[in-house]
Amino acid sequence: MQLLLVEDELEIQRFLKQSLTDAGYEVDAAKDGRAAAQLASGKKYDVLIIDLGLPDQDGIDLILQLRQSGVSSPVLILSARRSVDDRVKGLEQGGDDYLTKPFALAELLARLRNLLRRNLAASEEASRLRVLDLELDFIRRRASRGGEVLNLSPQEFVLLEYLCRHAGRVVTRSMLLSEVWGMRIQPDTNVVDVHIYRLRGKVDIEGREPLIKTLRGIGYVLKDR
Amino acid sequence: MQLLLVEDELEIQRFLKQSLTDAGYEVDAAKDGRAAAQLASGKKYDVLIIDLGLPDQDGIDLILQLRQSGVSSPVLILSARRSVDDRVKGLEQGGDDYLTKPFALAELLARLRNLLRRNLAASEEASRLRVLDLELDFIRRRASRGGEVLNLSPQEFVLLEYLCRHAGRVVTRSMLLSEVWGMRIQPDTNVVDVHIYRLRGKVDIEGREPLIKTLRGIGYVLKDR
DNA sequence: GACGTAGATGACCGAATCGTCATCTTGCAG
DNA sequence: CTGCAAGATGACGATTCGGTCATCTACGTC
Repeated sequence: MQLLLVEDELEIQRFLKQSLTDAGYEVDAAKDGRAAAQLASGKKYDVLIIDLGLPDQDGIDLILQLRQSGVSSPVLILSARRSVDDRVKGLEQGGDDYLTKPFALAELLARLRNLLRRNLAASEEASRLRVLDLELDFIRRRASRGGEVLNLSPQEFVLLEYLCRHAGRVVTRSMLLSEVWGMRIQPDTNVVDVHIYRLRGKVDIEGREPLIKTLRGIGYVLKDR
Repeated sequence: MQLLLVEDELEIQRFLKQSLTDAGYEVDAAKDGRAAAQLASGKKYDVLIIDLGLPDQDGIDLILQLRQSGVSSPVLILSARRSVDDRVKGLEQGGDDYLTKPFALAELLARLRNLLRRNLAASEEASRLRVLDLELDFIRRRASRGGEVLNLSPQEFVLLEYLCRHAGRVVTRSMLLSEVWGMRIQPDTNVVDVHIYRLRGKVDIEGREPLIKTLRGIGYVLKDR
């Protein structure tokens, strides 16, 4: 894990760098805003620790500047300023967590792990979707049921995605035609029926509980419980 | 934004619920672990606020239990326990932030906004990738250059994805064959050349700077600066 | 500057995809 | 029970995709 530590007091910097390295992070340290900006533009850090009291500029400004230039990694703010105002300001202006000095190393480490974990969890979540034993992986464009990979055509995947995102709710033909097929005007067609049929052939294979239910005269529902 | 508040002291619960509602959240409140678990199984909350001192069970246990049953939303822990040990434990066991009582409402709100923002940011990031003026959207499986949508075939998208993920670095034919085409053994083929050619026809259109560079005898690079 | 080879290009073809249509099945109203 | 309409199903054909191959171009070496 790449970590950037921005702290001007060399004594503290050295101590933190050592502790963080011991904890398994690869740490780069900077002692002012300029150096930090330099380092951050060079490679992508997984998390930044920024002390607010820097010699050359305010830590908040540094954060804003980094955000401006496309750095989106989580930032943990270290600060001697304990007032609620300062804390709120820090969190509002791009910080992701705020720890006041003096602090316990254990807490810093716990909060770091947290920022990283949550970040990872959120990314994971965005790229996957599960409904019962169905699982869609949007990055790989693959779907599986009960662990078994389904061999879906691109269109079938899109259809199943739509059904999953609306699992448990009724989905009408015209919803599907406009959302999945992008048809504003809807000529007389049975594409939906046909694709549902084909999808069923792959998803609701024999032996398994059928997930795609028909609501006669209304549309379809994907079971979600 | 859906929020679940778990707090047993009714006075505080009422106050918080009101404040949070005023702040624009849709708040459901529970006064013990059982009620909280019930509510959480019913719908998906964007964030949970959990007080540790509950009458029927420890808040940490509640969090673990929720995580067990698939709740992955961020959790902000409220607690009167101020010791470092307690804080570390809370953050380790599934909490995403830890605020000790008494606290300022402003700070609670700031930390809430933060949890939500970061969650969103991380999801966004996972589903998109940008290299110069190229942009890939993995959810929609669409690529665009300079805002203009590129009409790529599925395979071309995968190839471009691989190039983007390795932008600025050399990519050899055999890397592509094994990673994109899944060929362990590599017979005499020029699929790569042909697909690069086709991709260029769509990405490096006339008037724009060519992004896909050839390194004779080595492979290809996608320009990233 | 000539040559050899890596890479570019264009033609071609089989397979997969995706829509239409005709026909069969089935749920449901009367 | 009967008949109708919604939906299921199977077959067909146009289109796209994704690969091979033969040929052309041009880079780099000598």
